[in-house]
Amino acid sequence: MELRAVRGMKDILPEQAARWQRLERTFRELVGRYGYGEVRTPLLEPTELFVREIGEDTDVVSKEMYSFERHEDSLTVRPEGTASAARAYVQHNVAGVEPVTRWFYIGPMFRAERPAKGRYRQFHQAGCELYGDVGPASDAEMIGMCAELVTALGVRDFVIHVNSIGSGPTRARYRDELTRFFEPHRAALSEDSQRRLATNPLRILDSKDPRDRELAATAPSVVDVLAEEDAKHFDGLRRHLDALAVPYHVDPRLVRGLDYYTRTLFELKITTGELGAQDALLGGGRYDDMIGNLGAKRPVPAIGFAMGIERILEVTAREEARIGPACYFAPMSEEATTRALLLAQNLRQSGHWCEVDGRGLSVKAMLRRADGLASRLAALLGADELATGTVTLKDLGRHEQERVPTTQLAEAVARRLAMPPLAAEEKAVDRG
RNA sequence: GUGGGUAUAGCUCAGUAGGUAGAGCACUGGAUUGUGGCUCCAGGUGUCGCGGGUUCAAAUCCCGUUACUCACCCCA
Repeated sequence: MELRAVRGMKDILPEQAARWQRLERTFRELVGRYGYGEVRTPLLEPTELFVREIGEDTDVVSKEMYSFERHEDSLTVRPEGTASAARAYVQHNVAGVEPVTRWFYIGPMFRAERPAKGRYRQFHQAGCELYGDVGPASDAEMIGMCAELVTALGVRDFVIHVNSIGSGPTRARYRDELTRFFEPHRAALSEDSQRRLATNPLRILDSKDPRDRELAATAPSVVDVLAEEDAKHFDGLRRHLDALAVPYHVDPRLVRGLDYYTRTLFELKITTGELGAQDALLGGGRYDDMIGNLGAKRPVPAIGFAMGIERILEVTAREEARIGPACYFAPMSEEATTRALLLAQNLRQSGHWCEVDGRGLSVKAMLRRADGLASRLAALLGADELATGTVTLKDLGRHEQERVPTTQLAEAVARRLAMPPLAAEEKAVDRG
């Protein structure tokens, strides 16, 4: 096999695709109840959009983007959804039409990273963006919605970390303060953190290296340097979360790798360890400066999050009740196959999932297939049935069968489907 | 980008005193001349990742290479 999917990108075959569809349906329904409407933006954006909003010195922009030149333009396959949505929001002057806007998106994102468990080069996110509300009530609502969301998707063991890094000026000041704090101890830091000192000193705070942790523990905390308004915002967030009974954990060391965040940051992590280092199922935060940066007539506060679909699917139950066809046709001759094709076509008009076995195999083999597909019914068509204009309708779920005239097949199928199948234990007894 | 592990049937994997390959699952047939799930019997499938080297002989030893995977970095 010489041609295969490119590194870090996966095929999703029908069996898995069904799980994806269920997840997406749950997501759409749930966020829809909060008023979120879908936005679909292009996969390609001007490279400049991500450089400016995510930040030139971030890992995502400096080494993970799929960018290329086309004529005079530098284009990039989107590495995340927030910047694209914000661009569309500004481009269409949505702020001039309505004061508050709630958008969601679902789709593939691309980052040229080394693949690992829960991390791929093409991965998929479902996310929400809320524009026009400074919070903190909307922040709390969104975080509460995230908890509800992952619970609805079947995630059990998780914890939500929240933090505030202050508004723009506060954040810049804190960053400088951290640099001044760590600089004298440069030699004691890990190699990675020595590099972070120049690129993103906030990152040193959540380093896993024991050398860094010791120093980080004594570093000034963000909460101590928050401006009064920022502190008030964060207090308000916590009060609302408490009132909503959303379980959360204040984590002053929570920082995120994208430059656009202001004030509220949050991350929802799985606590079972099954995703290794990639334990964040979902992450987000407030980005009050982005809309203004993009040239909007006036700044608009915003907050959003993105959920990693692969990661959710990785940690939620794989085994779900299989749904099979309503009726599986097992014809025993060429003539019977022709008849079966026609009968199945009619039955589908009534909305039933039907399949015809045209392989010309034994009845046993065809029934085995029907069972393998978890089909509720099987329609046997042999010489007898053809001669009498009937089919033998076998109820695989109830171990019963009957002869029905082809003219009454639809009614018989509907009647059978309305009857409950035998429970598993009854089947086991029956088998004995 | 750095470091580790793995690569044998469609899938999950066995297979070292080097002697050109096995099991389970799945699939097909039969026991039941037209009846599923359990059971029993039978059957097919492999460039042993790729390239080179050592050897009478390599899935097995050596070198290289590619892919996958895990960890770090970072993030969903």
